Amino acid sequence: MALNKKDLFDDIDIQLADMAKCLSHPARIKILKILAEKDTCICGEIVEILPLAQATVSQHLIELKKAGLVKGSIDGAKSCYCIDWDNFKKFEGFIGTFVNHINDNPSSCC
Amino acid sequence: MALNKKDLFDDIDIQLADMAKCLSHPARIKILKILAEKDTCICGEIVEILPLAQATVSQHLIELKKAGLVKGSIDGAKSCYCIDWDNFKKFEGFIGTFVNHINDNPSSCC
DNA sequence: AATATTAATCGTATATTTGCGATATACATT
DNA sequence: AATGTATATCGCAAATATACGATTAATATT
Repeated sequence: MALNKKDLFDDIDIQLADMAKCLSHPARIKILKILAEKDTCICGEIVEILPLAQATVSQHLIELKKAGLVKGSIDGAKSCYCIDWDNFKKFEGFIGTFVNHINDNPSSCC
Repeated sequence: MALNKKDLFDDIDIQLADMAKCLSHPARIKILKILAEKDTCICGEIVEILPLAQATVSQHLIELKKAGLVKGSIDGAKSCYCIDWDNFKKFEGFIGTFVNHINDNPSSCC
């Protein structure tokens, strides 16, 4: 894109866009659902469920981690992931604020 | 990416991911906010506010339209856009269902 | 110690997204 | 009719995302 213009926008819009981007792949949606359902959340189990190679799942997990929606800890040779509830609440707040903002003035001219 | 694997996921996850993708750029977040705030919503006004070229803004508007979050009508030589409230409500519902699903079992093993 | 298992990382190929100038189209104004 | 205005579309370049095989690193098992 020649130059990245995203930085020119408001911080609050950039943050929401980043969160949305994190949810913009069905694999990552699915991973979050799996983590919410399971009590143990070993990386290998997720790999078995998803129709993707191990390397690819690992990448998605790392993206979720970078975005803060997920946190992980090492358990021997295995990796354990789970939802970062503090940040998930933050995400909820962000989405909520945005939706309220939009709904604030429900006019339609077309 | 060799092959597109997104189709292999559940419909419901694909739909949510698509909606999230639509919000994954600050320009599109900003456009939605502008449309919610203004009563008239001529394309040219949006172009003036955003730090992007006319062609680029047009593309973002069309993406929002394809996703259903925005609808447009032609007003002479100008184009008028506004939020598609029916679909925005649907979007709210989708996000809400997802968030509830995740929150349903707030366990943490790590 | 040698081997197996687990998961991150590297390198690479391809697909998609972002961005814009130039052009085309369609209406408005003179 | 000729010119101006507004916006969509085309064509292209650059950036980013997606995907995976191969390798690496680190722990676990034999």
